[in-house]
Amino acid sequence: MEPYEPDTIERHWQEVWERERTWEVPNPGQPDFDDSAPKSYVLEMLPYPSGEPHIGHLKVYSVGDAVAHYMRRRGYRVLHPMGYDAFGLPAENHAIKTGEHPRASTDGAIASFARQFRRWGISIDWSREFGTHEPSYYRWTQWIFLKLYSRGLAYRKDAAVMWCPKDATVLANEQVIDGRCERCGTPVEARQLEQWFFRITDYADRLLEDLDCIDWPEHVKTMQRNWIGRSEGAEVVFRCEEPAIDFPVFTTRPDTLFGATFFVLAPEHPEAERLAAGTEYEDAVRDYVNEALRASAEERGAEEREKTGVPLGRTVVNPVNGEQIPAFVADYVLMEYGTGAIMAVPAHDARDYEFAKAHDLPIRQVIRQSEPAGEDSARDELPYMGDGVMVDSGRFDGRDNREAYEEICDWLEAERRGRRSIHYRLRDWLISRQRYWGCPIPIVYCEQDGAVPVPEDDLPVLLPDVEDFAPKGKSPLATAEDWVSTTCPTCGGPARRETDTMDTFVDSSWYFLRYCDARNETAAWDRAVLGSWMPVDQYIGGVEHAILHLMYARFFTKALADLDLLDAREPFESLFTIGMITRDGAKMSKSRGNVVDPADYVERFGADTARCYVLFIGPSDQDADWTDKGVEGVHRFLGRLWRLKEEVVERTGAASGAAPVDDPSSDEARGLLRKSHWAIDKVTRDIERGFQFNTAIAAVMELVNEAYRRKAELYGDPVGEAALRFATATAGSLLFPFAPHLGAEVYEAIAGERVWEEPWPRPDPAFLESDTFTLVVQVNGRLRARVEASVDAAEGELLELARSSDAVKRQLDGKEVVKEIVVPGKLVNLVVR
RNA sequence: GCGGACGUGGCGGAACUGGUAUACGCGCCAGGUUUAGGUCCUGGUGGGCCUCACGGCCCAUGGAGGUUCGAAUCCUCUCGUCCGCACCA
Repeated sequence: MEPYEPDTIERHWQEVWERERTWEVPNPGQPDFDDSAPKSYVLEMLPYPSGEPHIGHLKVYSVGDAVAHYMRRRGYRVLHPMGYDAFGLPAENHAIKTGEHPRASTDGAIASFARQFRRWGISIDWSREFGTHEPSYYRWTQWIFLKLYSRGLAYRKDAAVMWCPKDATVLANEQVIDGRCERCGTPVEARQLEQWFFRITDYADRLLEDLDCIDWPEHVKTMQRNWIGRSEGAEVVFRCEEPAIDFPVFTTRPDTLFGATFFVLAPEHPEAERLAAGTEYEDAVRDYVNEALRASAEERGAEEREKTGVPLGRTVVNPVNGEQIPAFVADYVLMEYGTGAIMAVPAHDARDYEFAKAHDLPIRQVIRQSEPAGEDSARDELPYMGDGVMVDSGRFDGRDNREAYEEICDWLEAERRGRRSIHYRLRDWLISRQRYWGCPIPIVYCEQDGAVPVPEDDLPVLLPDVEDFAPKGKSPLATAEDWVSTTCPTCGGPARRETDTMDTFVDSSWYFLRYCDARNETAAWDRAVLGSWMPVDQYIGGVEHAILHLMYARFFTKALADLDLLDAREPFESLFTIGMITRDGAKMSKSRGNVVDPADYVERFGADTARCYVLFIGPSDQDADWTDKGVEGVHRFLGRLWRLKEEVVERTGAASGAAPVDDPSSDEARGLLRKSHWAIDKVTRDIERGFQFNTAIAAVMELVNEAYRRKAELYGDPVGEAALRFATATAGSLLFPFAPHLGAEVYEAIAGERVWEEPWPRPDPAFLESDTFTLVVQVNGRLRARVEASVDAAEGELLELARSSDAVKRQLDGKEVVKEIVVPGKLVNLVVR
């Protein structure tokens, strides 16, 4: 008997798959295209190539590969591609430190990743592989930019932007976490710069609504909804008479307008200083504004911060009652949201309440929880944010606030003092980066014609080589004078190229489209080919991309559909998020020194063990803790299956088939066949029911254990041996999606066939059903006995059987049975008194 | 503060629509093969109590109530852990 040597068998099968290009799948119009088969696009999020793949990659691709294998054997033509998200900061920072060109380090990392993925035996169609840094890819990234530009969905604007002083680049809103740079943790600063944006806010409503029609985890949808942050309300104009300025404010509570007792501007509000000019507060306002602007976003966002602010020395008019209310500037009002000005209703808003208390301002309750019973009825505790009856609200007194809401809006619109309005938290997507290692923006600037798009035929705008990658507040590309200096496509005069590059999230917002037609040299994709694959049926990846990547990719898909370039409405029909693998309960990190390198385990135990273990450790969508003992356990199991196969081949012959047995002659054979069909059924259901690979693998373990226990009795009997062969081959077949090499090896050794060419097995119902079952007998809901009963026994018979058990008799002794519950096929419960 | 997820043996975790709690694996214990050990094979293993034994009884799914013939599962309250978002008007 040969020992289990994963290295040998894994290399053998990898060579077969490589040589025969087993996992390549043709597009429509290509040879061997099978249009009778339904399609399935199985995609894992593309890796960012840096160093070597880590344990998270092993988990994501093990899950994805299991899905891909399963779908293929269910008769689907499966697209399962791979590529690399190759532009970006880490490679550039590495270049700044070492001088090594980002292209060199990136290509090195890609080679490592490609080698590892092959060593893991992941079933990828390698003919579609690409990196987003290749001109043959980013040419089309630029083309998409131009398409968006042509629709006004890409635009340039001078804007206050978030700037990371350490990385010396602008950041997207989404990349600022608690006022700090997402990457390096440096507090961000505000800067005014000309920047490129994508108009994602045009799609806010559709991005929100269409969440209802995709099969994504609820928590991911919730995060996206919160991020879009739609709120309905009204914009109401508060007029200042001296100087004469109209201030629109956004409120979700126009029903509390009568309770507005003051008015507040954000320090960044362009009119703040002008308003205070000429009043006794002029200097105080200027000082306050300067102080607020200097304070970092982090300081301003700090929790439990006192509500500071200063008067502007002016009043504005509350349009509903003509009241003059005092105006303030205070930094608890944010310029980024709404209009940068608010009406303050201290009785019904916690923040306004705090400010009013701190500055001794009037608080007027205009909504009561219930109708006041009398003069001295208990007052509601303020601030009161709930609904109720309006008071002190002129002609609305006594009305329900929800009902009056609409009338107040109608009145505002009729009087032209405001209008219904919807605001979003979502901002347009800032895509300019003052960085080298990214996709150049295909725009040139001409004295005469301004910003001019590079003609499609001139794409790609190649990323030039430069000497110095270090950012200096403007893009390193600015130093490539030969490249920057060009001619205007419109007038032919001198022009200069845009030197910013695109955010790398742009690259990864459409890569799943390119896979469909990756070798197309004349177009980003052929629409018919794209239509034959899109949308992605199963997307798999980490939850850390729940907002950014997934929102951007959805936006691109919708925008490109509107440009009539594709037909999909959503890119990812179904999403599965992978839980993190921890070590000793903590996130793996170099500083903790608890990093598990998948390569070590693949070398020691083989890829099958490593892959099976990450699937067996627990439900794939949950976090799981890595233990070496657990890996050994899985390895032991694979060795057990290997030895079973060796022994069965030795004693019953090699590769002579593993036909199902339908008329077993012995109880031993029947028992093993029952277990085999049970396992087929269980594994199939576990995969179908939300990828429960941990219990699926456990079922194969049970099958192998059963074969071990019964095998001694089965040798010598032809039917018994056939049952044993079937069980062993079935174990290999069921394990194949998780441990493809061993699965293929075992199946071929017994059945003489290639398991991936075999359809996914179906359980034989004759072996799933049984003539008898274990009847559970309860007395007062407590388990008292188990008896074998015939499946077609009538209720009366079951009751009789239940009562005949000694243990039950003892329980019934001297008591009266007041109720009998019979669940056919399951249990009998006798209620006694 | 708001929103979401989750609490089950010594450990990772099972339990489909309320119906045998603890599958499978780790660990531990015992036996067997080989024997120097490991590997490998078989069996046992939630806690407590009674019994020479067969067997039996009681208690256990974070805690407290409730619904039900029957609750890990449903409801109410509560404690704890983790993850989002957070001065969003």
